[in-house]
Amino acid sequence: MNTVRGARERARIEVTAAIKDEARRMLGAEGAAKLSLRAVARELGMVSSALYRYFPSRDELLTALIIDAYDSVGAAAETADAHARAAGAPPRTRWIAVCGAVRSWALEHPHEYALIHGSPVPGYSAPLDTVGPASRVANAFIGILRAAYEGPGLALPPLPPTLRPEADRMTADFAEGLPPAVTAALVAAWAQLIGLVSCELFGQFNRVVEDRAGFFAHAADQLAHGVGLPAV
Amino acid sequence: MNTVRGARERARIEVTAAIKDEARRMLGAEGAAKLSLRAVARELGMVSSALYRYFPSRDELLTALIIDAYDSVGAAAETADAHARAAGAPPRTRWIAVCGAVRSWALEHPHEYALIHGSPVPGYSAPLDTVGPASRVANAFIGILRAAYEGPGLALPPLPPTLRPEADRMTADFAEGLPPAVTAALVAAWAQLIGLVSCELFGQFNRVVEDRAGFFAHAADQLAHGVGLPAV
DNA sequence: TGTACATCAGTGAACGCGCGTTCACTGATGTAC
DNA sequence: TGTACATCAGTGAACGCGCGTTCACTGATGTAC
Repeated sequence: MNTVRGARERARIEVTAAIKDEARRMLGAEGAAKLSLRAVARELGMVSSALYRYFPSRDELLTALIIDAYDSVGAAAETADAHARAAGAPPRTRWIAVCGAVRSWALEHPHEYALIHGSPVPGYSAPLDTVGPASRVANAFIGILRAAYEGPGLALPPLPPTLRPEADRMTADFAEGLPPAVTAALVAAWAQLIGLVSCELFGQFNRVVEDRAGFFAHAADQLAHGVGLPAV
Repeated sequence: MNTVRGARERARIEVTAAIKDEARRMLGAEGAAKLSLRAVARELGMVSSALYRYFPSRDELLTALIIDAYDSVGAAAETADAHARAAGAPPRTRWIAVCGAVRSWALEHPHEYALIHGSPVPGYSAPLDTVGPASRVANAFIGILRAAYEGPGLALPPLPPTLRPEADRMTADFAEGLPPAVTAALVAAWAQLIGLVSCELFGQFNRVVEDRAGFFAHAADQLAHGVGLPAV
C-alpha cells in the first residue's frame, strides 16, 4: 500500500513480477502443464533454486498466474463497462461492451485465457484464493442486469418450473435482487460467451467463421436478448 | 473391411488398439501435453521403442486419439438423433437429444473431450485428417435443421445485414440449402453448446450450478429456440 | 509339401536432454544498540 | 555515528527421476517356388 520501503523489499516486488512475466511468456511455448521453473530461471539469468525464494513450488507460481489472469480479464471487463456507462450507454450496449472486452482480452492474452478457461492442468487443483478474482467478470454482468432491472424494459426469460428452485438458489448465492429467471439466463449466457471465445481461440472456427468480429458482435447481442435486455 | 487375415495383421490391429486404449487412460493422469510413449509402453509391458512399430511419433499417436474422439462423439450424436427420429420426435426434440448426447459423451470421456475442445496441445497442430470426423456432430445438427426447413415452422433468426455475406458463405461451404440466418445461428449455437459443456466439465460451474442436468436441458432448449426450431 | 528367404514385431542399450526440489554456502542488506 | 549481529537473495552441486528417439539385434511369422 504504502510507499518507499527498503531496497530489499522493492527488489523482491520487482523480481516477483519479472518471474511472473517470464512465466506468462513461457505459457505460450509449451502450455501450463509443461511450465518449467528451470526454464523461467534460465531465461531470467538466475539459478533455478533461487526461484524458491519467491514461490515455494511450481504450483504456487501457477496459482499466482491464474489469479493474475482472472484479475486481468476482470479489470478489462470492469473498465469497458465503466466507459460505456460513463458515455450514457443503455444496459444492452454495456453488455455488448463487456462481452467484447472479454473477447479482446482473450485474443490479446491467449495463453492466460487458456489457463483459466481451457482444460484444467492435470494434477493441479486451484485453491480457494482464485474464487474472488474469478467472479469479477460475472459481477460486471450482474451489475448491468441490476441496472436494467431498476430501469424499465428488462424482459423475463423463460424458466421452466423444474428449474425454479435452482434459479432461486443461484440468485440468493450471488445475484441477490435479480429475478431468478434472469439469474439462470445469465449463467447460461456466461457459459455461452466462454464457448464463443474458446471456439474462436482454440481453433474450432478455422474453416468455419471468417468474419470473427462481426460474428461475435451479433452473437453477443443475441446473448443480451437471451438474458432479457431490451434492444437499443 | 474383409475378414480373417494372418496372425500378424490381427495382432497388429489388437496391439494398435491396446496402445490407444492405454494412451486414452493416461490422458486423465497428466493431460495430453504430458502423454508419454514410455509410460504407455511400460503399462503395456512393452519396451518403449516397440511403439515405433505402430506410431512413428508421439504426435501421430495424439492425432489418432483426436480422430477417435471426434468419431466417438460424432457417433454418439448420430445415434441419439437416429433414435429420436425413429421415435417420430419433432426437430426440436431431436436437437435436444443431440445436445444431451454430446454432454453425456463429454461427461463419460472427459479427457477425450478436453483433447478436442480444451486448450490446444502446444507445439502440436492437428493435421487435415481430423477435419472430417470433427464435423460429424455439426452435420447431425444440420440434418435436423434441414428436416425442420422442409417441414413447417422453422423460424428465421435475426441476421444483421452486415453479417449476411458471411452467412451466405457459411451456407455455401457446409450447410447448402439452409436459410443463411439459420446457418449463422447454428454456428453460434454450436459454440455455445461447447461453452455449456466445457464450463460444466472444466469446473467453471463449481459453486455456481448444482442441478447440472436440469440446467443443461433448459439451455439446450433455448439454443433450439435460437436457431429457429419451433417449440414442441 | 518342404525349403529358402523376406518381412516385421519386439528387445535392450544408448544418446542427450530436461525436470522439481534440497542443501550447505556466500555475501550483501537491514536493524538494534 | 559506528559496530555487531540477524536476515535473506542468490549460488552451485547434487539427488533421483522421466522423456523421445535411434540403432543393431533376435526370432517368429509369412511367402514364393
